Amino acid sequence: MDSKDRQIIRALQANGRMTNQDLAEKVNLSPSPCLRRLRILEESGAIRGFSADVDAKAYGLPITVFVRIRLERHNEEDVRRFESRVMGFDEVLECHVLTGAFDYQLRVVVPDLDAYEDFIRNRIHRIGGIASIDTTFVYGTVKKTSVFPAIA
Amino acid sequence: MDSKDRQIIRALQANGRMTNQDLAEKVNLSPSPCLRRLRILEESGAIRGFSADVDAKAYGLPITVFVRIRLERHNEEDVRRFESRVMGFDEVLECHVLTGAFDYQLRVVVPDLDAYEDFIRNRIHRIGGIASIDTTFVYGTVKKTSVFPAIA
DNA sequence: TAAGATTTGGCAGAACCTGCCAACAGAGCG
DNA sequence: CGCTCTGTTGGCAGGTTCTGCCAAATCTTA
Repeated sequence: MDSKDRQIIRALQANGRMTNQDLAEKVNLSPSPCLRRLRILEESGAIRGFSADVDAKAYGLPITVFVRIRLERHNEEDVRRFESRVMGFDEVLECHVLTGAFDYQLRVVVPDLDAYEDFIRNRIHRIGGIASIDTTFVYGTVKKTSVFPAIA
Repeated sequence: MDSKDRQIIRALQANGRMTNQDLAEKVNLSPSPCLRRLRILEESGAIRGFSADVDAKAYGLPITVFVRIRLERHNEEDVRRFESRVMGFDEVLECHVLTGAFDYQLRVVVPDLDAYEDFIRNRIHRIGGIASIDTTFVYGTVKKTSVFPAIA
């Protein structure tokens, strides 16, 4: 991973459908080595994939929620049970393990408040072993970018 | 936005570099109308763009932090000042406006703890008007997907 | 300085995209 | 029921892009 690779990554974070020719021009390479570097970045896992960035409201999911959760017990079985259940919930787009007062933060998208209540009551609480839940709704978004900062 | 458009969106969230031919086959259309729908979704803003999903650690940014911030005052000028400054910080990938005890949640990526301290002291606090900051480090990630849930 | 290893650039065949036009399907109306 | 109008679909051809290969160039190391 050299500075050329990071240039390629940042260009593809800004525009993931850029053609290899444009990408090559942007990073001052010819198409062949540029494509080879891209394939290596994909195969090594540095680039996990490409995806469309979609307006959740336009799609029909106007409500985004950050849900912070603390478990009652942290033994291996309860943790694995919680995590494998959460992975299966389609409305959970992200689930991070945290330092601090809560164990997890989930990013959840739902079509309306009823769906959110249903999610908490019939999916999260039914996992069992939940000590507490903190719900924070997203009002608006000031900034959202996929492009990493340049580094030395 | 009909069910076909949502199929297209979900397919491109799962694989943003899928060729139009594969996409057309996946949603049971021929390439022409499929490409036209895609262009309309882009022009209408439903699809904001495409981007590479990159492993932050492999890139050289192993530390991800959620920072929750409360402002001292919420008059138009202070809010605009805060938001425009935050938009200019490259290490801030997301900034959401929240309900609840804090006003904002930022997702920040940095190469090490020194860089994080520098970010808080020399960028955030220097904005002025910050009432409180709550820092939560991300230990690990259980789930991260770009694909929205299917809706009726 | 020379040998070895890695990376680069260019080329040709295959795949893909793009913009156009004709054909089809569905809603509304006499 | 049949007609028209509107919106959507499918197919085609020229232009662009990708892909896999080989030779040339660059960078290390001794």
